[in-house]
Amino acid sequence: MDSSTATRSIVDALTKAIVEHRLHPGTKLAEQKLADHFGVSRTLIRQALFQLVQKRLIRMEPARGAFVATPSSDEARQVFAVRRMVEVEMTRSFVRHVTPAQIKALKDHVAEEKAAVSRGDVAGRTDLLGDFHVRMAELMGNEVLAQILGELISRCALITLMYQSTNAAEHSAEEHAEILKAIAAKDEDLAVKLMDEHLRNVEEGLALDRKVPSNDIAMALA
Amino acid sequence: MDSSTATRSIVDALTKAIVEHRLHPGTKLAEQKLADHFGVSRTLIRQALFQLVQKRLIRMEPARGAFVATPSSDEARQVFAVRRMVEVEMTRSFVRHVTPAQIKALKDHVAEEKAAVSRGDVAGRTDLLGDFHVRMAELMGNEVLAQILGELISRCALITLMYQSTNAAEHSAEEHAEILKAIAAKDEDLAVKLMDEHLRNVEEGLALDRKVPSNDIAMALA
DNA sequence: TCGACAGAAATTGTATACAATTTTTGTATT
DNA sequence: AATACAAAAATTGTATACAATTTCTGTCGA
Repeated sequence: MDSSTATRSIVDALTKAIVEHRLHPGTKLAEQKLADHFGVSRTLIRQALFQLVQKRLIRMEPARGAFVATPSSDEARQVFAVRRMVEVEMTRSFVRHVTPAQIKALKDHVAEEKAAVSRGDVAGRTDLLGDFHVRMAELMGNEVLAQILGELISRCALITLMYQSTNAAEHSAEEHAEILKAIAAKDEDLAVKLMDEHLRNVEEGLALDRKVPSNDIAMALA
Repeated sequence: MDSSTATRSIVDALTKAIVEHRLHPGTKLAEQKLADHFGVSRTLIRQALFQLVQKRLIRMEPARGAFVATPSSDEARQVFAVRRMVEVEMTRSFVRHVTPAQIKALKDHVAEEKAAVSRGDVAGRTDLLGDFHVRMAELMGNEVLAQILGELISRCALITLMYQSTNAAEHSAEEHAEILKAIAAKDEDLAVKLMDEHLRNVEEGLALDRKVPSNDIAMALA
């Protein structure tokens, strides 16, 4: 009886599917179907769904079931506002205590990003672009920060899918490179400013004014 | 069939009990006992426990059960580091957009804090002191921020219980008053500085170097 | 007296059962 | 043809059942 590892792996699999856009916002997650798919009983599925509700990746409606979350534009703005709060100060702290090894780790990461971009690997690119921010937290040795940031970025994956307009994400890898350069130069204020601008750019690349974001037709009528 | 409201209320009740120190760090949470207490089946208890794991208020050990969390001093430091990151920038943003109504709301809150302090209401005081920070987030209209901050502060309640040394929390109400004064004066830099110092004071009032924090004897042997 | 060990009791992990609600389907009525 | 309605099917919410593991207890042996 492998303890709660089973539930955990279901949460991870569903999280991955949602973040990687294989499950679209508004999609119904029928418990029995998930149970069949994972080869377990609804009990475990239910435990997993409740955890995903807390991560704000799905919502559950009384007696109607679970659906992939459809974050409102208000929520999107709030998520980005929090990301700026956290990441601006994270960047400041990072610059102050940065080591050569950390710079190298981020440099390698940015190289991977650029490779994914130039080879046209959209899924891998999105993944890596988000990971850059989490990696910073991890390199600082702050797991609490890394976990919170990871959750915010998961939510951003959903938000991006719903409100994507321009492909402004194209520039992200370059912006990461510039942030890193400022960090390496230990230019605290510049690094902070670039991180703030970077996050604003990502947010502005979204159409947060739009009414119903394409996929949501079924939802809108329900 | 009241949907997941049942599970939600169990999560809330247990959260409250842990945050209010009625359940101590390391305490075992036997599922059947909780089920009997709440008058439900273990199924619902289990769903609630998994949610509390995600909130880091309990931990579950494979086949051994659930225990009230015993955050390490490292984790404690990380939680406070994140709080400083978030709240410093929250304060900055708050000052920039603050309205008279918001100032009044916080003023009322600080008055309640001082009342609780002077009447020696320890439980109410602790509660209100934490709420001051969440209230700021709520007044900003950022639910995402309020929720994340609320979770961080819940964890701080556990941390405080485990590592409390000096009763430095005595000064918190005064510090809140000073922060509020700076906010009302729209002195952004001062407000930010005071908030940062306030959080550092709270952290320094803890004995994060201590080995095993009193209550944890049972845990230490297990 | 202390520790090792076997069996019993209790506890966890998962599946299944069943009542309550929602969704679907088919039919009748206008 | 379109709508309203009723029965049927599917789905959710909760409890119970049962196997696997851990914890407790009492006995035996040194």
